Amino acid sequence: MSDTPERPAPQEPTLDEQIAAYQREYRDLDPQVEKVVSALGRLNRRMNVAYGRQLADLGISNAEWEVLKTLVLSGAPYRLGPGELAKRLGLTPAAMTHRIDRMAGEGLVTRDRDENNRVRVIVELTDEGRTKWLEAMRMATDFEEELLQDLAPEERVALGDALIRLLRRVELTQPDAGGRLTDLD
Amino acid sequence: MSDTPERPAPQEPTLDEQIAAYQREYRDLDPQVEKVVSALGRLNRRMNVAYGRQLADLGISNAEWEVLKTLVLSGAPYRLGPGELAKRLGLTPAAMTHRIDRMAGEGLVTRDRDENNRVRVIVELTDEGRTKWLEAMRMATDFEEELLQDLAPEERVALGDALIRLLRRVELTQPDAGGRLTDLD
DNA sequence: GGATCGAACTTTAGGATTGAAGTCTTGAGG
DNA sequence: CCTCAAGACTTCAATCCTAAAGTTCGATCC
Repeated sequence: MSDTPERPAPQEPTLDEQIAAYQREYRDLDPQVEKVVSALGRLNRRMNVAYGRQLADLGISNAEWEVLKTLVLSGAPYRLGPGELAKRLGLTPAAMTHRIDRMAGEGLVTRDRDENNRVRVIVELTDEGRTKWLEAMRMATDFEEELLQDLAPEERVALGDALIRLLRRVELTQPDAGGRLTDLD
Repeated sequence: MSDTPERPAPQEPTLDEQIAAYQREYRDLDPQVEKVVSALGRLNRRMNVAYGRQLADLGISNAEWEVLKTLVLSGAPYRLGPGELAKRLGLTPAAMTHRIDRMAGEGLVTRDRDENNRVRVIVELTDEGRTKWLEAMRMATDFEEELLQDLAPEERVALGDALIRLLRRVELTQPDAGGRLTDLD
């Protein structure tokens, strides 16, 4: 015995299958709500995987891209301290130290002491870092445009509005409190 | 001198501010698209933080909750092998081994060799594990209901449909290929 | 002006995850 | 039977992150 027909690939069940399974185990579940929440979770996971792959092709990690984005968003001259970066990225300063080490080693940023206040450190984007950001940005926007291609302009607006209302609600309910990233999915 | 007014808290900029900053640095950016994508990312991050906090109050981690969910969704008798669990959770078998160790130590699951095929291992939900899952499930559904309270029923459906179309698109574009979770945000 | 408190990083120890190597059983041949 | 290959976990080394000490510099208070 022991055939174990070897299912083609267990994989994740369909969203509808998953919701049906939940309803079997937990009677008072609102399928509409669950659908939205599960779709959000899955979509995000898939998107992160997709970004990760494409960024890897450019030679940078998702984590590095976050840092590049944050520096660029801070505006010229693209400088921030490790502590500020950590706060904006939702990381501990310790983690920031290490990331900056690596990125400085790769030439994406420079790390120097602030001459006016030698306790502070200034992380600055290099030209190479800015170039990498630009490449990644092009890649990302292409991907995002492709992702939304099935939605008409007014659907996009409606979707954005709905998401922002959810965001506002969660910010209201969960007073942030620092905003450490805990886990995934 | 040296007032450093101590900004109330640097924090993340507003979504609109962030998009404006992007447009300054990258001319051909579609604000509508960016709004949707950024809102998705932020919403997910906030939600994970929120889940993490509430699960911590129950004494389990986000990671443990994922395992409990997967076992329950598999249906009675709530048994799966480590490899199968790893596949469904998008983890490596090595990581699964460790998680199961911990959860077995906490009494949430049992881990036994399969008597019919002694290479295999069977992870089974304990009553305590099932109870924890139920508590977490109640907590999660309450939170989710609260999250969506501002959306009328038909808006919820529309949102769910839009998300599913995006999900379908990303699954089509990104053939999964195993589905390892790469990074966060 | 020196001691002290506080701010901004860095270092250290520990947990989690990945990829690769290792172990143990099952099943197919010879 | 014995050997050998494949499958299912587990163990090992390396990476990244968090939390909790350090370190170092600056500012305030006698």
